[in-house]
Amino acid sequence: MAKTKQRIIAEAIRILATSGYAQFSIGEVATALGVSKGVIHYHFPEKTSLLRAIVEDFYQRAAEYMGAHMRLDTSAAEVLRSYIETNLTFVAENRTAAVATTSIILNARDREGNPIFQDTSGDIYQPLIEIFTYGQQIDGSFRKFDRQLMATILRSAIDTAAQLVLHNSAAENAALLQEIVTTFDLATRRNSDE
Amino acid sequence: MAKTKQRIIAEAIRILATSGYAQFSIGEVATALGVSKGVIHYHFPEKTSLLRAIVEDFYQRAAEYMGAHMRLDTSAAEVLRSYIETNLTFVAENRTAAVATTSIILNARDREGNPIFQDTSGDIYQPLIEIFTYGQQIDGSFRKFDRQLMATILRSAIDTAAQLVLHNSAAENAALLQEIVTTFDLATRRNSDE
Amino acid sequence: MAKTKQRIIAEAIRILATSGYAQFSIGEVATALGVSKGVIHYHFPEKTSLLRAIVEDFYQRAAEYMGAHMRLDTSAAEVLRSYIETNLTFVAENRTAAVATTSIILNARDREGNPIFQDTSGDIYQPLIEIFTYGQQIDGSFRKFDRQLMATILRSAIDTAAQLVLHNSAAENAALLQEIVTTFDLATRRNSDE
Amino acid sequence: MAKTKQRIIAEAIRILATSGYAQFSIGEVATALGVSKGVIHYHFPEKTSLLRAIVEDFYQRAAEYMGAHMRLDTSAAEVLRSYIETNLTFVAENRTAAVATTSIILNARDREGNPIFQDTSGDIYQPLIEIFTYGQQIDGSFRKFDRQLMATILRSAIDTAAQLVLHNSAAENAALLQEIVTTFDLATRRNSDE
DNA sequence: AATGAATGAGGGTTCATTCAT
DNA sequence: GATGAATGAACCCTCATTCAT
Repeated sequence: MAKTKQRIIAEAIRILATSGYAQFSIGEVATALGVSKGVIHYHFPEKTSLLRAIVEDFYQRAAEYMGAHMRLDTSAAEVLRSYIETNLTFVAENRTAAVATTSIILNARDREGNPIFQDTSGDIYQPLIEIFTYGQQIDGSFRKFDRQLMATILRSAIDTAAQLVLHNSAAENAALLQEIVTTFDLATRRNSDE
Repeated sequence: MAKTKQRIIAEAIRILATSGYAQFSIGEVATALGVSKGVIHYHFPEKTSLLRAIVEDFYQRAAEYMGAHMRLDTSAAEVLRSYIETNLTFVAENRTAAVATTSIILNARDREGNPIFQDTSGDIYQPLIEIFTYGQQIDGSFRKFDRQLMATILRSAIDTAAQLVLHNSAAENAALLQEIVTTFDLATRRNSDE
Repeated sequence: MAKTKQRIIAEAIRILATSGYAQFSIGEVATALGVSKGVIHYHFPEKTSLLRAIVEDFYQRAAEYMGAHMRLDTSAAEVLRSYIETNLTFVAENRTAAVATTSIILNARDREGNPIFQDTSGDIYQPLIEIFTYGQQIDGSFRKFDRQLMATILRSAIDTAAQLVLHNSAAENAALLQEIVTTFDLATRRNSDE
Repeated sequence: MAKTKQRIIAEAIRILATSGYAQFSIGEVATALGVSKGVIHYHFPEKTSLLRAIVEDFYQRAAEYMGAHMRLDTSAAEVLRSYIETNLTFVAENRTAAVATTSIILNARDREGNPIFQDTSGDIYQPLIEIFTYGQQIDGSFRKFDRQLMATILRSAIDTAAQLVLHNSAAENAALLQEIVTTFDLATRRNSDE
């Protein structure tokens, strides 16, 4: 059974979200699980492996969730709205993992000081860019804007909302979600009189 | 002369922006400056003092810059535009300090794991909220929206832009600035036919 | 095997007795044992833990020795004599540990400057006070005197003797022991013509 | 004026008595006096010089006090009593200095780990030994005992009493004094029927 | 799979001491 | 006499990693 591996990941996420990246240590995970440090290294030979597992686990589950819940059979504006809603819902339901993943991505560096998990490929922005392209070029939902830039701004808003979501009630989160949806709807849609 | 103190702050900012918070160490600053570790502790008895000096220095200079350059004698929508422009200009001209400050705020914790520099008062959002209030209640520039929430989203967009700005040419940054201004102009302004 | 732990304690005692509390360092213990500093911290996470182990080890062995060797089935005066003899014999046979323990108790402080190992309960004086009480109230061996005070003076004499014992020959120590026994016999016993 | 020098000594004594030898630092003295560390080093080029000044100051004042207050024109037993009384009175009136001096003597070592201020000459014991010699050989006040040993025990009792005296009321100290006097009177005097 | 022991590098901090002003 | 700046060594402690069992 690879049960231990999952327990390690879960505990590491919890500690990362609680204590922050700089304070995060293998030893703390081991202690919290009541096992020896060696166990962690058995499953994750290097600290980076564990961090990578957390990040990949989060993105994989996010992708699965998006695939399962996002509405695609409609206008670009509606798809965008669904993207934001689904995204924020997932984050709200996976708050600690989201926080942990963010802190890893922002902080993890190799020995030379270069970010390890920063997305240089722009893969995260791909779905958004596709939606924008469709809305601008095919169904005319959207006005003209720099797609890469808008994708970046939107993602940062979503990620920031993830932090807020941590301390909010369910009702507050619903309001938050609506406000963000509206904001980016207004910011992107074609002006009626154009 | 308090020259060394300023050199320490400058070097610490450079290293923080380059290597990230978790890798940042007093020793690295000392080595980079060609002085002994003791010197750093002479000027900043604890690591936290140095971090605090960086953060406060940045915010003070930001406030001065804003005070000197922001236009206030016009409509709320224009003031908002000026706020974003001035803000991003300052960040663009102080990129490393901005990145360093952000990484400190996100990562610095005390021994119990609680964030040290996170703004709990909401002071950073105050100017934006005032602009929003004016635009919503006095001159009618803005539509109805949650001011606190919009302030949070806008600030996150600005801070994210700071990261982008680091790797951009001047021309790209100008475009970036315009796009953000337009986005939040659309997102906030009262619909013409309302 | 917990062999290393015992070797650390033994070496720490030797160094403490030789170099004194203020000069005592974890690093010196590690070097003397030919191991890395980390090993010490593995077995004793904080310096205080090591100091505590030394003190407790000494007191435990002292209590065992006293329990095994002290004569109790006789007059209070004889019991007192036996107490002093047994005590000094144990100290003579554990000279370095005695010196080390004393230096820890006198010098170890917490961050606020308060002594850590100083006995505030007065437990060390309890056996002596019981002997004195018996001799004063039951079998009449002793004259009237302040029991707590006499116990304190006697203990200080014994502890001081421990220091002397370090540099003496066996013969000298035997004489020393006899002199102390006689001194406190005279100081405590009931005057014949009373 | 050498006023500063005296202020440094006084403050150092206070800190030593409060915080203990191991925690004692030049910097703390400077801070407490509101001067720079350099000042201390101007007056006492090495830390050891300051410690030496404290010890010598104490012993000199003690010698002066003893010379001024001790009764010498009587039997050895009476002189001994006077010695103890005068000694303890001085200590009671100079508690912090006594504690500071003791901690210096017990702890200060040179770089090789050898005690710096430990009295190897036995000078401290000289007055007592003279009293004992007189009482044993001239006026017959005292029984036979090892003079050096008795001097050592008596001094340790007096030094221990100094610690007690720190936390006592005046009345308690008077009782303490009487008890010690009586104890050593009984321990040393010739048995009436010998 | 898991443990316990050990390593070794590095980090923050303290502190006596030096020295130019 | 006094200050402030700087040094450099030592110290306690943390931690990722290795390895025999």
